[in-house]
Amino acid sequence: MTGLSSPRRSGSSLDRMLGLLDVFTTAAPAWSTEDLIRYSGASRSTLYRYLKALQAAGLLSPVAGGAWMLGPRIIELDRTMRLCDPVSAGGGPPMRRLAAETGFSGLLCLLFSGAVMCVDDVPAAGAPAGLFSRGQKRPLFAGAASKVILAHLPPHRLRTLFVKHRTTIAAAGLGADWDAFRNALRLIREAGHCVTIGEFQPGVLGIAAPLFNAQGEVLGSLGIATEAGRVPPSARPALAERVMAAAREACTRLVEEQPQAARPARAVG
Amino acid sequence: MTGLSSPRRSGSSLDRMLGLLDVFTTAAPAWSTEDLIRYSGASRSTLYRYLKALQAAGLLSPVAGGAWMLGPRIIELDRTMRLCDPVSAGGGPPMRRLAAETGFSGLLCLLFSGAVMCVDDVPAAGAPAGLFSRGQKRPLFAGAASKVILAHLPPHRLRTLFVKHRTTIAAAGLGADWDAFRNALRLIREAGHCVTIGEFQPGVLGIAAPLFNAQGEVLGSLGIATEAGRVPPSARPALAERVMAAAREACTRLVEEQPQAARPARAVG
DNA sequence: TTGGGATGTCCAGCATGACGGGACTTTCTT
DNA sequence: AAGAAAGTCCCGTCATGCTGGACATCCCAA
Repeated sequence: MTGLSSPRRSGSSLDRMLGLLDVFTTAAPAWSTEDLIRYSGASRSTLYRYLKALQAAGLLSPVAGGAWMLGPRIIELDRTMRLCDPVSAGGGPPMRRLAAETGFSGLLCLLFSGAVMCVDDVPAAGAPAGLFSRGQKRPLFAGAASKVILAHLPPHRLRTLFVKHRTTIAAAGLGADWDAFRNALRLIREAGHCVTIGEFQPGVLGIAAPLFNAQGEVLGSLGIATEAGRVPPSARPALAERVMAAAREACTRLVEEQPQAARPARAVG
Repeated sequence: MTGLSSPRRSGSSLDRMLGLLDVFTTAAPAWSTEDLIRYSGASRSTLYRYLKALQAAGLLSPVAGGAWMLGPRIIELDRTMRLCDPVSAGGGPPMRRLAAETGFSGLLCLLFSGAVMCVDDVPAAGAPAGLFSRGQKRPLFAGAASKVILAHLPPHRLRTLFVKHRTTIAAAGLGADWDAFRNALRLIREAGHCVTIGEFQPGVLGIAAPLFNAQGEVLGSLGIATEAGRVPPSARPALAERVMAAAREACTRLVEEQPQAARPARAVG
């Protein structure tokens, strides 16, 4: 601790302003101006300037008691993303049908530059609410939905990812050296799907297949999830086939609609 | 059109950076760096600085072809809002039941400082997809869902709103002077609901009732919508009763859960 | 309605850090 | 592996973001 005279002040003013958004969480959805000043370490004037800019953009909104909460523009931007997203549009119907037919939870994930995100889901009847849901971030190296995406990234990206995350990759059982890593991914690629148990949520079995655009680039994945005990090993291959079939249908649909937005993430990791 | 009157260099750097988000729309979901430079009028260095800050915050994400799209943080923040929002949590189930029982579309609106937003909806079978949906902004002075909220704002807010928007208010048929305005709202308040036809979408009839927190402050509204022809005037009072009953149930639920986030917007308008 | 406290805005001088042009590096494509 | 595209770094300059305090406005309770 260097004393509380110049606390956090890291990054540019742009970063500091955007950093304010990070304090708004489900645990603490509303912040008083005073607490924000204390937290940010900025002066009163400066903080008000940030708040004004964020309010003008609609990212924050004033609520009773001199407090602030996340603003309407976020919901609006999310809608824009939903309407543009070929994975949601093309994958939704097959995913819903797959979930209905199998009785398991369905989920649709999208690869971004910095994260794999769940963008749509069908919770199975009786599954804990909010187990998966739109807006949940997922690790790149764990869980079927992420691994099956990873396996289809172009080689030069995998190279960069490997040198940057080699310990994480080894810990995830994807190989301790480059050859083992490449090989593990090749196996997933050849299978056309990925099955994992308890990697993202304990005791949960996941099966996922990749989603491609017209150029054959991975955009995301379509999968199902359930308690591992409900699917005996013997039943898994047939289930994987159904997931892959749904994913193929999703690809067909997604290529037809919204081609201009079917762009894969770049600079992944 | 005044030609190239794009918003060049207005406001602070904070405003200019956040203004970049506005160009990402359903019509133009992906922008190349070059186009963003041209559009914003900033220098290459400056624009890259903005992009870097927005990317670090996750609001923008790089995609193939040197382009940018809206980023994963938006979906994540939307999820935070959804999970915190007492109106969605408390109003969802009654709204869904009401929609199922009546066969009409259901919608749930939330009042923000700068806007009334639809935060949840059930499209009726056969209704045009996306007629209403989460993330759609609505005018404050038109449509049952908005008007019924307006009617329950505290007097001093109405005063400010009236002087600021008197022409809009008069055009919306809510009264040309302060007394007429107060009176129009009092009638809505006494009825406990509001019925409108074709104010937000042509030919669409809407019925909405207000949602309050434990302190009796308006947070939003719960309503239904359908083609006006499907509901003869004689059937409307009974329907309004059902909407109000659903809204009452929503209030009960909403007061029980998430009390810390049940704060009304302030500085409305 | 009226007051008083809380909440938010405005101001002006100072110094920081945002700006812009260009060189350099990394990443992507072929 | 090479060429092209995309993104980063650097640094001198000066616009503008920062600060503290005075002022205005809003909001709640009598």
